[in-house]
Amino acid sequence: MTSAPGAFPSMTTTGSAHRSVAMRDVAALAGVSPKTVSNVITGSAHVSPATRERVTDAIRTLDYRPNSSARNLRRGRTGMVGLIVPELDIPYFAELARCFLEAAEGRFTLLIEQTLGERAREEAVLDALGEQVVDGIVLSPLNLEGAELNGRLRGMPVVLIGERPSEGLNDHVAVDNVRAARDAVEHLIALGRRRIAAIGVQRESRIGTPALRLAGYRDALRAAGIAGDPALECETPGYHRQDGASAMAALLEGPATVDAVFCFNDALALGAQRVLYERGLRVPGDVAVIGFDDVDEGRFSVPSLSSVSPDKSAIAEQCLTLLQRRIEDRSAPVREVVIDHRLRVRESTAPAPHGS
Amino acid sequence: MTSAPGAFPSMTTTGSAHRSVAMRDVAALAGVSPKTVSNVITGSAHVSPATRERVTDAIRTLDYRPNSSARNLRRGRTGMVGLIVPELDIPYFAELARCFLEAAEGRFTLLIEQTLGERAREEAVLDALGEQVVDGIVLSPLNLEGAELNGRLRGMPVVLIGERPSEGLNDHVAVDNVRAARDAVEHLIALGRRRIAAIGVQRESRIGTPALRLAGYRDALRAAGIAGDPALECETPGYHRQDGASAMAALLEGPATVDAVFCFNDALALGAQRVLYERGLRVPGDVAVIGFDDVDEGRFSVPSLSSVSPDKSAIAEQCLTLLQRRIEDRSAPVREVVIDHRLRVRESTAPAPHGS
DNA sequence: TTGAAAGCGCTAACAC
DNA sequence: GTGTTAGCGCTTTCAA
Repeated sequence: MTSAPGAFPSMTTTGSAHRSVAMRDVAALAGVSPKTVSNVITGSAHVSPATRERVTDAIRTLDYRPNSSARNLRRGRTGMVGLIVPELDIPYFAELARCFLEAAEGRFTLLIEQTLGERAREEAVLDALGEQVVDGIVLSPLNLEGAELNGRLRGMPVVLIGERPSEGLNDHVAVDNVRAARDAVEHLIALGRRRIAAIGVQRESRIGTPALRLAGYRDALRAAGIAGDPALECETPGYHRQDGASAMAALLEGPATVDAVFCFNDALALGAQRVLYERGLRVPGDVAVIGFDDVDEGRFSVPSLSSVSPDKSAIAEQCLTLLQRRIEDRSAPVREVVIDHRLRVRESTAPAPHGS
Repeated sequence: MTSAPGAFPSMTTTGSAHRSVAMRDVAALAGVSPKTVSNVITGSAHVSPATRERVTDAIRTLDYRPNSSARNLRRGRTGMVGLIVPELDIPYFAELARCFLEAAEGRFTLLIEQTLGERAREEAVLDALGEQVVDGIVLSPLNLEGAELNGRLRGMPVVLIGERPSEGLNDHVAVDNVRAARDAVEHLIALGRRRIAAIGVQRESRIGTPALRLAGYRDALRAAGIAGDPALECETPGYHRQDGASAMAALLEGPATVDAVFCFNDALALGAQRVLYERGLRVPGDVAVIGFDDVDEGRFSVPSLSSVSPDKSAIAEQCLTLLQRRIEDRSAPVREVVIDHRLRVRESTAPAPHGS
């Protein structure tokens, strides 16, 4: 639509002029001051209908687009927030990212970054976003915590997600991980299982999500009077399907017997199920499997996967609400929001061995 | 680290001052001009070691971070590029997004947006990014095409992905969709299948990916002397697992017989496999299934999913390279890059009914 | 090698 | 309701 003034809209001309139309050009054409153009665009002051029309006409004629760098510089805000997740191709984070993109619509522009679970990258991403490109950050931290994290952030507004609030320093949104893990394992126990493995343990992380889910797992066993067995607590380097498959294979090749597995996320669980299938073991007949996250994939897997289901849309919504508040008032009291979860029971823990 | 000048770096003070340190503050502390500080940071001119040291010391002392809005305004570029995909929770796009994030590292900051396949949102996203927030766009278009698309873009550099270049107007990166689809169907034919369905047809789209894959499907049938059957060409509203499941169910409930299915993406295929399982049909014994995209999920599904595998990292790499070139020279000749693909044969099309 | 001055395009503050 | 002025923080001339 880049066309000569007054011309009928024609095809885009290749190689358009380099200097773009600025507000002053619009003002000149409309015969008003830049301030008035600004008022029309932002709607921040009353403009007479006649003036408004002249301005909007000029905007259309010149095909004017405001320059967001200039606006951001002047306003001191960018309207962008960062969403920093470990890995975007872990289904949970992909689904979460979608929820965030939807929740951010009309409020923020979302900048998605991934840390790949590496500490160095986690630091690098925080440093990069620190250059006043975003007004705040939603962070799913894997390595940084507490005072160290806050040092890196240098006062940047942040909402933590999926981790226990380290010393109440930051706003925080998560499900009750201990309780949710306990719910999952109690469900397995109610099925009559006693040799219940946990896949996804990460001993490196003392305060993170894996530690909380492990705690919930142990709580449930203890409450049922089942002796814990270290051989059933399986560590994994990551949270991908392959990690679950490797852990399951190792478990089956070891001496311990297993009749159920609680996996710390669905990807691990689906990897585990694959290995059980390859070994000719039946799910849930021989081994019941439950995951965590309730990703879409688990509704269609064979067998379909039971899982702890956090309200992902609520997580996104709450995070952005908390972040907005924190951006507007950095001294607001630190808040912690607990997100509802529920258990989705599907075939992988169905009472009957092969029910649908 | 916001602390009094000269003070030893201390813990972050909560509620730091609002005005951030600017380059002039650093210059003042180092006893140089802002220009010299700028030179140190950008490395664009030679600075004497002594001066450089004084400046870097001052930067550290004040914990100075450059303001990217100001820099962008001055430079006329933002260093950001937009990646616009239909839906981030379709596994293919999640994996692709990860590849893009990795390929962009150190070159661009990536802004990911999704269109949800809706035309209005596709337009809205392009308009929003048009406000000079990104230097260019990688777009996976579903609705806009050709001259209409270019009108919306208003000269913004763009690389299209996954679609046939409409009239050679834009740079473009994709696998040879017709050929790849044909490869997949020929593989099914080589297995001895004759009643081969296609799932994922979208008649709305005449030039898009679905149309190309349909063309390849028909080519393969024709070349093998197999009569096409409109009843085997199944439309789906979207490209999620549920869409594949619904299409497969409809197919099985219809009068046509089926012994193989070519799905236009893996999510559709996994949905279809789920329904086949529920109906007690064996894959590949009764119905062979092949998908497109080679997502990680298909390596772990039961049965594992045969698929056409595009080189996703290469797609990301090529897109960003083309985009960079286009940003630097808007009148560069339009280029089209074809990405390699290969067939991954897994259990869902294994010759033996239940081989691993 | 470094400094001074100007200005990127916008909006906040204050006139009128 | 609208205009004028100034300046956000940086980098790019042009001089020294």
